[in-house]
Amino acid sequence: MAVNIRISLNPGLYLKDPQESDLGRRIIKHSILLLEDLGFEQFNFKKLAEAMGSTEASIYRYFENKHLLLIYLVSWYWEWLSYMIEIKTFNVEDPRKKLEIILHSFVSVSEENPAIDYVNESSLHNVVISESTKVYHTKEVDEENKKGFFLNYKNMVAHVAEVILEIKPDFPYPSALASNLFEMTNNHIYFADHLPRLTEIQAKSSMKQDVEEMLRYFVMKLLD
Amino acid sequence: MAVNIRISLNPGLYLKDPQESDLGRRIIKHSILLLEDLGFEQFNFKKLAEAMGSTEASIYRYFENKHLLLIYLVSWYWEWLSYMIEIKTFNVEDPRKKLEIILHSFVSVSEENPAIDYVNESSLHNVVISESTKVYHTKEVDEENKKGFFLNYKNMVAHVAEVILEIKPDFPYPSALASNLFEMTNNHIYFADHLPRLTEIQAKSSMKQDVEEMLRYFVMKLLD
DNA sequence: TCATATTGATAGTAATACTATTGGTTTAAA
DNA sequence: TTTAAACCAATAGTATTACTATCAATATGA
Repeated sequence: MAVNIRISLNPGLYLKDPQESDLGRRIIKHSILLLEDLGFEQFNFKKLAEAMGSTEASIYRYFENKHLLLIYLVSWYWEWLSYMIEIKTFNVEDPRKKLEIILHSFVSVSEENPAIDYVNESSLHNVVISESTKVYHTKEVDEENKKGFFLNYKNMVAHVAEVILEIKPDFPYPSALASNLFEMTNNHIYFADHLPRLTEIQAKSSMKQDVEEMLRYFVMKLLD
Repeated sequence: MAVNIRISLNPGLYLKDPQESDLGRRIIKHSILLLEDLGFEQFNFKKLAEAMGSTEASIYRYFENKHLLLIYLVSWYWEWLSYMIEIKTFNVEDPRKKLEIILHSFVSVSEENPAIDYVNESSLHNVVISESTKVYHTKEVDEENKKGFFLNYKNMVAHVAEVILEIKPDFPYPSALASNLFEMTNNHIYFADHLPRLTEIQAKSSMKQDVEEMLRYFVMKLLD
């Protein structure tokens, strides 16, 4: 069921479009798996080259450094999530129904929607959960924000904020709630696995449904 | 008004207690300022040594590496925040009043309570806002959690969760709400400054009051 | 088939993250 | 007052990381 849609990302993120060549697509594929495995700090281009049977120099022709590669992958997730939300809410009228679809997507989109054969969406979600806040918690954030590196995130939040306003037009914090729901999703999945005293969510098979239920509870209290 | 209370932190975080010597206290002082200035990625012990007029090797006698130093500083903040909350809520009966004090502390404790002369609390809060999630988003998180490196955070959250349950005994997510309120505080101060489309909070002089008001709004909706 | 682009292979540099050793100075104990 | 211990500065050195440069082989495409 792997259909090849194209995800369009800011060209400032790469030196050469990795979606355009076989080597580029292999970089995407293996960097996701290796980041999931090693974490961002232990990950480097030498190990990636080895893992995919290529060379460091070849990878540097696609990405300036591992930080920009991470932004590229996380932006991919943001954009792909936005796209899935768009499709799934396309003919839905009721904004409450739309928001439920959004919350379900935050939690589970990676498990239900194989989209591109060289991207393991489930692994990518794990990378987002563990590493994504590192993309904007740097000293270069303002500079990179000016270049539009975080547009995919901001647009996704803007869209969710609109749905929130459809539900409750006088809600004073639509964007803050939207970004918080997204961050909360990833945080509590992470906490359940690693710092369980920070959440009621437990690391068991129903974990993702439980997170979704919690998000719905928060939203219901805030928007009713 | 700088009184010298002692903050007690996990001895596994350091090789030699930095609070016990003049050099150690200068490491704490200057590492906060340099981290605020450079960010964690650009920060290293060589630059720190230069900034404080000492040597790299001397700093390594206190901390194994910059990651453990960061955990030390963030733990300091967590512990100091807990201590301030404890003092300020000591004789307060009404749990709603207690929670208001907690929210105010999340936002503004660093600006109102100079405690220790070699710690610039306001700079330390900036470091926490920009860098703190990096302390537990690593591949070593489980190992370090076992050693108790995040106890100060978990205990603080547990205390806030108790107050939440005093207000609403049947609230199903007290710990999740507590950790989320803390993370939200830091996130939205950061977003206001760097990614303003992700929040309604604006980077102006009343920013911190505005964040506090937002937290109170969320809490009110969730606990009423 | 000629020109161009792409990749692999190799080598090399500068910075980072440490470790080891020595020697001078302060402290504290005998 | 002497002596040992602890502490810190200074220096040097190593392994790894994060790149950059060059060149040759191969594939592509006009």
